[in-house]
Amino acid sequence: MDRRQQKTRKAIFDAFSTLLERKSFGSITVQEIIDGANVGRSTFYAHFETKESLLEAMCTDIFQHVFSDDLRQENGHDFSHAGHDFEKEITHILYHLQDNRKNLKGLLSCESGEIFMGYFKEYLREMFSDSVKKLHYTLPPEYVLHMAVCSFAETLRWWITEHNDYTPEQIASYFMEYIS
Amino acid sequence: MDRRQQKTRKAIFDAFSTLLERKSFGSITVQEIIDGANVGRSTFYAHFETKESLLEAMCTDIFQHVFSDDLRQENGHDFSHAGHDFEKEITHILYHLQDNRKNLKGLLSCESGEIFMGYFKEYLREMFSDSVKKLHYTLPPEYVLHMAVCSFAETLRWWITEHNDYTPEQIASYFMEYIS
DNA sequence: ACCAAAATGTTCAGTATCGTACAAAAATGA
DNA sequence: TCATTTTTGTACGATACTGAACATTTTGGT
Repeated sequence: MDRRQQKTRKAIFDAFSTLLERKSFGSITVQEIIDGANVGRSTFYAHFETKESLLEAMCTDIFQHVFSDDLRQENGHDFSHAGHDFEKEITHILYHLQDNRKNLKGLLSCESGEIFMGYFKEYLREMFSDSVKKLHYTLPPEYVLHMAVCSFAETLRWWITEHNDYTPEQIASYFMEYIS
Repeated sequence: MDRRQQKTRKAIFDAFSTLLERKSFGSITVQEIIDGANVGRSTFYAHFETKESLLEAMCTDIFQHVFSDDLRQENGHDFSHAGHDFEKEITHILYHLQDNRKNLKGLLSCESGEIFMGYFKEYLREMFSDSVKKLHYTLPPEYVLHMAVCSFAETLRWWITEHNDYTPEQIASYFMEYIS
C-alpha cells in the first residue's frame, strides 16, 4: 500500500482511538475525526464510508495483525500436550494485542467495545476451535468453546481497560486457571 | 502552506533532530533522514537542497517561532525600568525555546550546535540591542552587547542539553544575575 | 415549531508525494 | 589499488491528498 495511504490511515485510526477514550462512539462526529487526524474531508471519505466502516476496518486491521502468523502452524499443529501449547498460544496472542493496546483502549470503550467484542469473538472461535475441544471431555465441546471464547474476550477487556500493568504471561495463566 | 508540506517538513525535522541526538551532523546521511522521516527521496529534495540547508531551515523555523511576537512592541517599548522588563522578555523567550526543546536538544549537539549558536546569536544581537545598552554605563555598550548575547546563548545550551528541569523563570534569573 | 449553526456526503481541479529508475560520486573494505 | 556497495541528486508518470464549493441533513437552542 502507498506510503501516503498508510499515513492517513494511521492518522485516522489514532484520532478515532483518542476520541473513543473520552467520548462514546455515537457522539463522535466525522468532523472531529477529520480534525483530530489533520486530514482533508475528502481524504477521509476516500478511505471510509462511515464511522461504522471505520470501526470495522480498525478491528480487521488489528485482528489481521494479531492472528496473521498462524500459531497453530508454527507449533506444528501438534496439540497432544494440549494444555501447555494452548497457554503459549494465548500468551503469544496477548503479546500481539499488547502492541495495539493504545488503539484497543479506545475501541473497548462504550458501544464500540461491544462491536469490537463481537468481531473479536468471531476470530477467537476459529482460533480456539481445534484446541479447546481437547481440554474438556465431560462437557459439550461447543459449550466449552463458547465459554472459552467469551471468557478470553472479557479477560482482554479487563486487562486493557484497567489493568495494563499485568504481563501477557500473567494474564494467560489467570485465564488458563479460570477455564480449567 | 499546504497541509502535506507541513507534515513532511515536520517529519523531516523530527527525524533529523532525533538523529542529531546520537550522531554527529557530519556523519548523518540524507538517506538516514529520509528513512527516519518515512518520506520518499524525491520528497526530501523537493524541500531541501542539502543537509546544510535543512539545518538552516530548522534554525530559521525555530527563531521565527521564538521571536515572532516582538516583545519589545508588546511591552510598549518602554524600558525605563530597564532591568525588570528585560528579565520578563528573557523569560518569555525561554518559554518559547522550551516549546522547541525536543528539536533544540538535537540541534545543540556536535557541529550543528556551533552552527545553531551562530545563527542564534545573530537574532539575539538584534533582540538585545536596545535593551542591553541601558544596563551598564561603565563599559563599552558594544562589549556588553557581545557578552550578553554569548552568555545567553551559552545559558540556553547549558539548559537544554543537560538541565532541562529548571524553569524558564529560574534560568532567566540566573542569567540576569550573571550579567549584572 | 422554528431558525441558525454544524455535520454530512459529493465533486473537482490543483498540487505534493510516491515509487522507480538512473548515472555519477563517495565510502568501504579486501 | 581495485571492486563492491552505498549514497547522492535528478527526472518523471501515476496517484493520493488538498481545499474549496455546494446542496442536503441533522443538531441544538429559544
